Amino acid sequence: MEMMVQKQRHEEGEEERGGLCAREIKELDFFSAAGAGAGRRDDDDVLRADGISSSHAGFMVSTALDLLTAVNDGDHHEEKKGQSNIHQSKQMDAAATTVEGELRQAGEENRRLRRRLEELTSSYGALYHQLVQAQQLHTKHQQQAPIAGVQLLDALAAASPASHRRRAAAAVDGDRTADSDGGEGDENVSPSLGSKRPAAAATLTRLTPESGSGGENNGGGEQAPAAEMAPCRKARVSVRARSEAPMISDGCQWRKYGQKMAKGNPCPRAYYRCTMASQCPVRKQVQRCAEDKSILITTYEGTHSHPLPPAAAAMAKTTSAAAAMLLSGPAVSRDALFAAHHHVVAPPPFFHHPYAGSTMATLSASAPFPTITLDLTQPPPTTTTTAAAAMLQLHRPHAFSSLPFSMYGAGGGSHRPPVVLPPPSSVVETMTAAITRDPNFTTAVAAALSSIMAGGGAQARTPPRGGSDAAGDINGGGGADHATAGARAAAAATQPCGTSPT
DNA sequence: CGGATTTGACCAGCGC
DNA sequence: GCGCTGGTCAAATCCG
Repeated sequence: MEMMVQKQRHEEGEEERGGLCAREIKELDFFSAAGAGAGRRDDDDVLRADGISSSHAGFMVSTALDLLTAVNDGDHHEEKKGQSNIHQSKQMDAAATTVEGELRQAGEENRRLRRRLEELTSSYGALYHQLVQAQQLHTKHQQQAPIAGVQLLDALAAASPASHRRRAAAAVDGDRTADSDGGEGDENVSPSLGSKRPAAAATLTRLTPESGSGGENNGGGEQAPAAEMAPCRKARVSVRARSEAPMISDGCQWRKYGQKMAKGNPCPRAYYRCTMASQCPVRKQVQRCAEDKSILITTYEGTHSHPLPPAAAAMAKTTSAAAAMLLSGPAVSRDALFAAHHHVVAPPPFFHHPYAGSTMATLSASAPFPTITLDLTQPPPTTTTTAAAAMLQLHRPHAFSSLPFSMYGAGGGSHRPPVVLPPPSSVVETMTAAITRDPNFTTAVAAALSSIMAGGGAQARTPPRGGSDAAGDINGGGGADHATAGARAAAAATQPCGTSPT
């Protein structure tokens, strides 16, 4: 039945190709290096991109208003030519003084923000360094006691409350728990870890989607943390973005290897694997949201085993950071709680990431795999000020209901409101602002990301031909990075699950 | 003709 | 044990 439907859709698509082929499929290209400076990112760029520019704009507005006032005053005086030139001159001097003062203030504010940014950058660097060290330490431990280490990590990956309790204990007791848990880890080994096929299991030693990419592959030479971190858990990073495009372009090359109808979603789920290297284990799934078909959900899994182009590395770093946050579990949670309770502006590394532009990051361990969702679809909270433009929301998954994580308090069973952290990152602010202002979400996100990417002008890309099929709705994606594939996929057919054709 | 996509089949885990 | 579901494989097909 479904087959028939799909076939029909396909045929419809074929018919459409003649008349509606012009229909644009806007590929959400987060990383197109449209700008000459794409990929470049220095402090100045950061300043321009992450909201300081907007602050500056704010000053400009203010100044302009005053200037206007001054000028108006001047005009007014011109109309009354009877008044003395001396008086006029005095007023203009006063206005000029005011403007000067404000400019000075703006400059000071600018410097202050720069200092703040530098502090944050340096803080991030320190945290990152610690993270790497912890990672190395962990790796060392693993090499010394591989079995226990794996069992511990497997246990950590387990979704059962029991294993999460142990995980919490591990957070408290550190290595001791690792050793002691090793013996009893079997019963709680994550099903997802233990049961997968060898191929899938092979990816377990590296994790984080795209992320890993960050680590070893980032052609830019920037070391990404998540690549080596949390070596044994299989985390996923899901990105939700509103887009009419069949898929978001993330700078990598993908080949579609399967498609399935997932339960509870009329839209098919497409499976892609990275083709930038023959042995690259990275996979991703693309599916439209059942509730809102304009939302595209892309889930990354695995770590690239090859260098990535700068654009892809950027995404990789984002997912890497997100996954790192997810996989670092209790540690981050504690920090989150601490920050939330003490109003400490000490966001997890994720927020410092150039792609920390998601308006919401949701951690979920209730899924088969620990998954973090970067939600680019949710509007920011109604705040006009800086910090709360974006949030990290740590949801308490069902699986954690009895988890004594400190971030949830010691209460155990009772739900508490999610821990919401207002990141100071003005990068986030810039992105969020762009997203909310611009009705064209795709363009807005692209623009914001572009600005974050140091002046690069990302923009929505238009595949050669429009249209997509049942599968195709999400299909084109695989080929989105390949011109031919993209064209073919786009040409496939109708859009049962995509946004309604216009 | 080569490479990418499509799609039915197959496999494994999980719940009942 | 059986059925459902998610994920992957691989032959067939398509397209430049």
